[in-house]
Amino acid sequence: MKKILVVDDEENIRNLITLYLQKSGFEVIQAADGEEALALFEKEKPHLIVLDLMLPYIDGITIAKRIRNYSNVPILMLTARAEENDRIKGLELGADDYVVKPFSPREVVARVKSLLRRSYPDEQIIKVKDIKIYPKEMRVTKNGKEIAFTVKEFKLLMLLSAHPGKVFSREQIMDAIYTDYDEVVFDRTIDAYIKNIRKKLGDNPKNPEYIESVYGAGYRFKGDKNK
Amino acid sequence: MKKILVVDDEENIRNLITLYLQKSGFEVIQAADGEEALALFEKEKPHLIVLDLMLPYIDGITIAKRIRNYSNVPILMLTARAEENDRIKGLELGADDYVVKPFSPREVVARVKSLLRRSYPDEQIIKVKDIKIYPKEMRVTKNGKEIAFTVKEFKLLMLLSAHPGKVFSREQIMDAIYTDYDEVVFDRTIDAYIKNIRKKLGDNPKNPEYIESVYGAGYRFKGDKNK
DNA sequence: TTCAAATATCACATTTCTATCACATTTTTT
DNA sequence: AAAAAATGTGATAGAAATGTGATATTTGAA
Repeated sequence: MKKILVVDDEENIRNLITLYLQKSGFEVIQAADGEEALALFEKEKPHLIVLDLMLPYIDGITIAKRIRNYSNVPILMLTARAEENDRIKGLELGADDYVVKPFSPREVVARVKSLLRRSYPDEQIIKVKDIKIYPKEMRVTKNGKEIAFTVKEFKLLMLLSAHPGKVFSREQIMDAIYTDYDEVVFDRTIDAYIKNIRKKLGDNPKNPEYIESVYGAGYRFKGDKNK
Repeated sequence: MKKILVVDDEENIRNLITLYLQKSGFEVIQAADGEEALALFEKEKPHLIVLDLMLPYIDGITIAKRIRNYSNVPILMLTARAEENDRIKGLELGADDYVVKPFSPREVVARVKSLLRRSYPDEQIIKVKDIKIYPKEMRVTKNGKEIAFTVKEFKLLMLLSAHPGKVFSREQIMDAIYTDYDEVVFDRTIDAYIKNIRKKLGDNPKNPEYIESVYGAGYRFKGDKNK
């Protein structure tokens, strides 16, 4: 089942939301402030975050931005007044939503469900150009035609395609692909995987349609976050 | 690159962790006991501390608390058993994390990276005049049109543009661009990079729009810090 | 165990970048 | 104004990074 991180400094509100979410079958973890939230997020990797924007020490918007630096997890923001919307809009409000106080726990649960549905469609299919990636089924199609990928190739493709535009170093890629801590792999192995993936996608390194090489830095899935 | 202080009285463990961290591109300094750690911390100002809690003379928790008196540097604690967690919780575990022994060096490296990511969030997009710099994507656009930069050029442009108005000496620039320490580079190499960057940005040294030369001092990105 | 698929490495070709030089030009100093 | 010092810049050798087919090694299923 989906795991949800609830961040609110008021214990009563936190518990209330937690209770209702649990009743709906979610696994819930809690954080009382921003630092704790960031720590728990990294450790537990929840599927969604319910985030109060009024927090002590570090405010909620800042937390949201920091998380956005390395994750696209959907965030449901709890905001005190409508005026805050301007600041919320400063965020890339793609995968997010917000609820204005005072709210009923039921409303929060409803929004959570809606957000989850939106963010994790039965399979969170990644579509780029003419290829589609089906995470749950570990399948990739190009123009509707299936292409067979191995586990490692698939993970690598997932990583890059989920963050178009972002440059990943070989080391970052290794960290993401190899779950085992002690596994030490030669740098260039990544290149070999890239080669295989490109071959399967029919991509040409000289003029890539999907995966670009960034000399001296790593690889990057083609695409622009700033458009 | 990030500097990490490793504190452990056992030389073998210290060296093992150091080795793995260095392999991941970190600069590492070592301390064998608490006194040394505190001294080195003040002197070297590391970005993160890997701290064994079992230390001779002064124990690790005490060290951590002392450091917390005047710094929020993230600390990764190495703890012997789970029971110690109670004492760790006595600390404000905000920006910190811990690993329970026995641990693999890889796990330590992974935690270090995670902590650093949390503690030093990615730089924001830099916008100056008609150019935008995207650190994560290693991309530069001018009027929305992408311009290809090499790693060195990119780093140099990042450095200058992040501090408009500030003059950087060639030496300062070299320190920022070259991670490897024994790399000694000829002064004038910087000039050559400046030349390349200017060319790509369409900048004219005689009447620069972006990078000014400061005779006898270095280079400066045009602009004012106070606005 | 055996075998095939997946994974990891290697070696060599190719591409791209780096660092430097030499000479021109500009700025400062004398 | 001449000399000295600093900067601008095109060219380039060599270093470094990447592309890739072939090969070794591991894994997992039968």
